Amino acid sequence: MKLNTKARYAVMALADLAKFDNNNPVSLRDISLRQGISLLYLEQIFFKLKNNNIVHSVRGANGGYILTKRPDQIKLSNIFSAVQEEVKTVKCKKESKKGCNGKATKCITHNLWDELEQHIQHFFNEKNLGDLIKGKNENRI
Amino acid sequence: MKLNTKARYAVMALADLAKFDNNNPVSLRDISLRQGISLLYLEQIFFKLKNNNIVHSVRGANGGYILTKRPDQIKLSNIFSAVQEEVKTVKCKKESKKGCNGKATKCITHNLWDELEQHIQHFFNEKNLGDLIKGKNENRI
DNA sequence: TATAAAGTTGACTAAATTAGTCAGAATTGT
DNA sequence: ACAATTCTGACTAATTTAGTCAACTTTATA
Repeated sequence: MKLNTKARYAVMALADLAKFDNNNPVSLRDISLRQGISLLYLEQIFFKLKNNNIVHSVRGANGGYILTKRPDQIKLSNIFSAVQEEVKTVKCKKESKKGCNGKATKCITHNLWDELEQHIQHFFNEKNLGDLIKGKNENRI
Repeated sequence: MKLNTKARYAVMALADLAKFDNNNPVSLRDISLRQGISLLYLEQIFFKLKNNNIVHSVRGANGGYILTKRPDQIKLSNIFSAVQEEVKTVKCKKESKKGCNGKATKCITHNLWDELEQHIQHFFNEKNLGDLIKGKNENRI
């Protein structure tokens, strides 16, 4: 049960963006320096975030990225789906008619994995970017 | 965010064991056939489950495995730790003194990942094997 | 006592995924 | 002009996953 770096970095970078945004675009270079994430990797991540309308870009010198909405209106689940981070517990859902592993009935643990997925999804739906930057006074990078 | 097959199979196999146990050892061959999990892979998994005292073994013909405790006393978290499935959201915990990524302060999202881990751990601590086999009347494999 | 069923255990491996890097183009402020 | 910045597909090394293989030991039972 592991969160991949793409999703983690996306949240870190957007929290940074939300925190340092003064209505001016924030460059990936700055985010890269502050968060210690490779610039080239950030480019990949923001490409997806842009296409999924989480941020919009300003090209050219002094350019960068700006959040499309207020931080408290951007759920973590929005960010995760943008970078294709899925909560996957079991593969037997797609061939739904046939049940699990091609068998006629559902496997014993089928409901369990469903519950687990929902449990995690719930967490991501309840948290938003705004929650992360509330404690601006706490001296965090 | 993905659950690996080792952990998933371990839970499936133990649920099967709990369900078909009549105080007799259950062979991996039977579990393999019922659950559609490779016998050789099950051997690997049960090797760990045995060493972590989740099951004990009866060798020889008519042998197999038996749960060491009642199903309702075996938490999913016990099973997961036995097969070394960890809930990992972030790596910056080990070098705890230095903070995240070797920086002096904690990263913005540090608390978030902690909460996420706890949220998931909580699920695994609350569920036990007994919960999975309650609906024996539901015709599941 | 021969045999078959079953667990024991370390070593190995193909495939997939992850976590990036590289390269070069396009855009825009100064 | 040129420097800063985004844009985007292609590529890759390392790691992890999801197993398989092989050879062994133990024990029930015919």
